[in-house]
Amino acid sequence: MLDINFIRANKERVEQGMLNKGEKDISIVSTVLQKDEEWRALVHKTDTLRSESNAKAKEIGKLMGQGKKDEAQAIIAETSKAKEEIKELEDAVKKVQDEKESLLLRITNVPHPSVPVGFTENDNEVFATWGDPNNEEWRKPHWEITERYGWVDFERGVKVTGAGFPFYVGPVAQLQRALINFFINEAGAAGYTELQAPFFVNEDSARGTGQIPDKEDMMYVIPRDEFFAIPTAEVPVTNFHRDEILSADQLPVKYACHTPCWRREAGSYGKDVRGLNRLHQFDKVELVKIVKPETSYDELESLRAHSEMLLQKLELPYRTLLMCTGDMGFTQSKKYDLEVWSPGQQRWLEVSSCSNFEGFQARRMQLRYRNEENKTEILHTLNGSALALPRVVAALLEAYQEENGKVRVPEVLKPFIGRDYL
RNA sequence: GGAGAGGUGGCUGAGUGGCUGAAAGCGCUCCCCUGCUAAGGGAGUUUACGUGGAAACACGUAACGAGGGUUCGAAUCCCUCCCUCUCCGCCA
Repeated sequence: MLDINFIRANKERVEQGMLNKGEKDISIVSTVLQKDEEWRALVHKTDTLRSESNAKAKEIGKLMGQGKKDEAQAIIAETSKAKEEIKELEDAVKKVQDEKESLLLRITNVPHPSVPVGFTENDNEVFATWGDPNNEEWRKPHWEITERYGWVDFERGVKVTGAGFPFYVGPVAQLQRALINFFINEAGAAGYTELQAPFFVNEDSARGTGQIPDKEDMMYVIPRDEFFAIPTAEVPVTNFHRDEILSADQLPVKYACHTPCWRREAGSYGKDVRGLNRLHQFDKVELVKIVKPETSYDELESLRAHSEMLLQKLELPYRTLLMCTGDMGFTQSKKYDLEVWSPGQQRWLEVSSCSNFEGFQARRMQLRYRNEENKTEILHTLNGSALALPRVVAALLEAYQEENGKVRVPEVLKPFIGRDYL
């Protein structure tokens, strides 16, 4: 959610931002400003009336105390009329405020000036590439490897739950556990505090990070208890400090959190969902930063660099994309995607997404800090995957396989696995 | 899941219809005093929104778990929900 005062002062910028993100209807910007005018007029009127009515109530109290019942009664007769008027105004204020707020929730975040304007994936900028793709003919896609050894059991996953919920068996289960440990350890070394979070969140949390109202169809719902299964650790971790005022010396706040992630992925099909490419449940280590506004773009760069470093240590070739305006989400102001090279499939797989939300999430969450002038100020939030597991596993199985079919263990994971081959 | 008790400011804790945005204490900030291992004195110390102002700030409104209701007036009375604690049940 944007600051209404910011929209008031930057109407054209907000509208252009929405157009650049591919929104067709920008009239809501004008409408929300109208509603805001209307709302402020109503609030002013209501406050004035309430002020008068409060003064009278006090007067009544005083007279009652002095035992002057008749005089009090006279004023009471007067006030009952004003009371109805206030009630009507309050209802009107509430109505306009709800309208204003729901419009406000539909206005996208404004892209940062450094973000390329464009509407398709072809407009994304290749920000960096690293490593030499090992593209030998004999390399097989990961699903052939896992099938040959029985390392991922999709069929039993279907039997037990449904498509997209596989079992990982033996060496691949062990590999995932090793990766999680490796990622968490690296985050710890970089100053992130490790957090274990709830896997279900309530509606307020889902709204805080922007899954509601924009993307609620992505989440699994537990209706009986009104919970959502988290689509990413971003949701519980960013909401950790919801409705709080942090002190400046706590900042920046940096958390690392490993959780499973659940996504309905309605409408996916074909090669996208083959093997480990796209699942309904997958594990991920997520990094979340809560920072002072003036530092958030530097923090985004270090976040991106951290995720890239993980792929470098795993010696997996990758590229980093700076996402164009139209390929960014509703809530982001700038976003990098990291894509690892899958030599068995001859395609890039997204394994990380590092985003700056500026104050867009923090404003919804009332997440603030006390600045140098002792005033409360909205913080900036960022998050990035470091990293998403199954696709790293997929790329790794394909990149580390040998012609005889054996799969080597990456150097940095040997301490966790204790042998040279899976 | 059943029964009971309770949710007030950074913390402890008063307050059962009006002068309470909230006593008192602790903590914190600033100032004063004092030459001695410390104490004393004074002032300040929630947040959001609105109006005015360049700003400092001033004024107004709202908030005592959340949402509704009663009343001229609610932290205080009524209803619903959420949460915490104690006992019982269940359980890793």
